[in-house]
Amino acid sequence: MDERNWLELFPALQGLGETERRILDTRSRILRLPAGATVFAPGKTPQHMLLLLDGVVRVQQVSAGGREIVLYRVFGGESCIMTTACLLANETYHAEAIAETPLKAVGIARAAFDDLLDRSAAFRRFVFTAYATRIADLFLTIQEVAFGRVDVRLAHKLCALADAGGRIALTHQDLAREIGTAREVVSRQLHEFQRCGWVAVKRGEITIRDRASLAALAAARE
Amino acid sequence: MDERNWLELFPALQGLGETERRILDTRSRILRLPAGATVFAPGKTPQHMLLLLDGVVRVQQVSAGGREIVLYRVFGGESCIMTTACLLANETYHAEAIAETPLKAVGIARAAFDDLLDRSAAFRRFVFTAYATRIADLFLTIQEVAFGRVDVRLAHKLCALADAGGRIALTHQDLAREIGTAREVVSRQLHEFQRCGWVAVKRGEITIRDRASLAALAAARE
DNA sequence: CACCGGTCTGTGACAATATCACGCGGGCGA
DNA sequence: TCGCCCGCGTGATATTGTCACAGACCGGTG
Repeated sequence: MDERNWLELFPALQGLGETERRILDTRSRILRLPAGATVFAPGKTPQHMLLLLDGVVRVQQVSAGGREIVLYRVFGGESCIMTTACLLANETYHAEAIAETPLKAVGIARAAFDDLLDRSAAFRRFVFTAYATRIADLFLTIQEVAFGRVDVRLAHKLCALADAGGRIALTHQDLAREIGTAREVVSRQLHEFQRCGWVAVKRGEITIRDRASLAALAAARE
Repeated sequence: MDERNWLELFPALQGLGETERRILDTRSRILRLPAGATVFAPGKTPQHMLLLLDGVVRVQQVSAGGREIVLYRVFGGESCIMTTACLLANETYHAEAIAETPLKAVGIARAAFDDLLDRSAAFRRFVFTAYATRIADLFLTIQEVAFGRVDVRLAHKLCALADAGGRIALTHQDLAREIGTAREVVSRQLHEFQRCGWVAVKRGEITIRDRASLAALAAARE
């Protein structure tokens, strides 16, 4: 794809007029980050609104004791609400974001961001709907962390992360991070699933053997 | 206060022009709800944007097992982002809201809400900053639920809820709801605090005797 | 006052999770 | 081949959640 036509990646922004497109053209720049880079961290203040062109960003929280929990991911074609929220409220970040793959993103200067919000209904709608859906995500996360059982949540994650062959190339530590628990808890639970014949585990990889049973357990959350 | 001048309660909306004020005048209505009423519940779809004039709304989630957790409160002069988020994304509510006091609120018809968003930068700013601060709240809540210890969280809540005399007129069940745990856990923990001489408990009321120690525990993990 | 019903609290037993402290073994680079 | 790091297994223990009650308190009502 031609980099200068990145706007095509955002169907919701197709309605922008010439003026707004020029603002985007002249007051933004393409950013690149390698996999593993920190996109933002707690305590920092955002300088740009970020539109992700390509790659995956993981937004997570880290506890004092080193435990982590994944809050959501940002994919190509999306914006990061954490950034816009902090821009708007003039606050510092409360979470950290990691590039899971090499990233290509557009950084829109803060003033231009404000400008676009004022000018374009399409741009507003884009930002607002991103907010709304993320908020729904966060509510679900709270629901699960506060009330959910780890076996149910793990089963759910396994089903969600497995490829067509039912394989998941993650360490127990990675899975623990996904659901916000400790590595040992995941190890023991996987062992239990294996005892039931639902999965096969080996170093750095899990294979689902009985997807139906796992899905049934995962559905026990309502 | 004269009810027709309710706009004065919202300093952030003082910048509205004549046209916008007329929209608010003609396409909104004053709503009242008694204490204890349900403002919204999971599965419902919002019909109006709500601006709270007077009273307190508690927004919380309830688990299948009946456990509850308070997410945040909405006070007079604020709007409920849960409602605007669902309005914008055309979704149903994911949480429930309870009137903790008798409420007086302004309901703005959905179309008028969209209209105002398009017309007024002040109105947009008002809605956006409400979002941003709530999102920060939600992140903090996740942090605490996922990683925090109940003794720390309870100590924190007690300090936050106590009046000038150090008294808190809540039941153990109420406190459990505040921090998203079970009633028995709160009872035992309060007993422990009492053993340390930090609080005195009696039916329906807790009195802080050693605020410094409680605050120190509350600050133990920030 | 005595009684009764509901609400609030206390408690023990147990299950589920989290934490801590290891040890084991595989793979990989020196 | 030898270490060494990383992923994983495991027991012991602390913390938290769940369940099933019992008793204590409170406001009515006869």
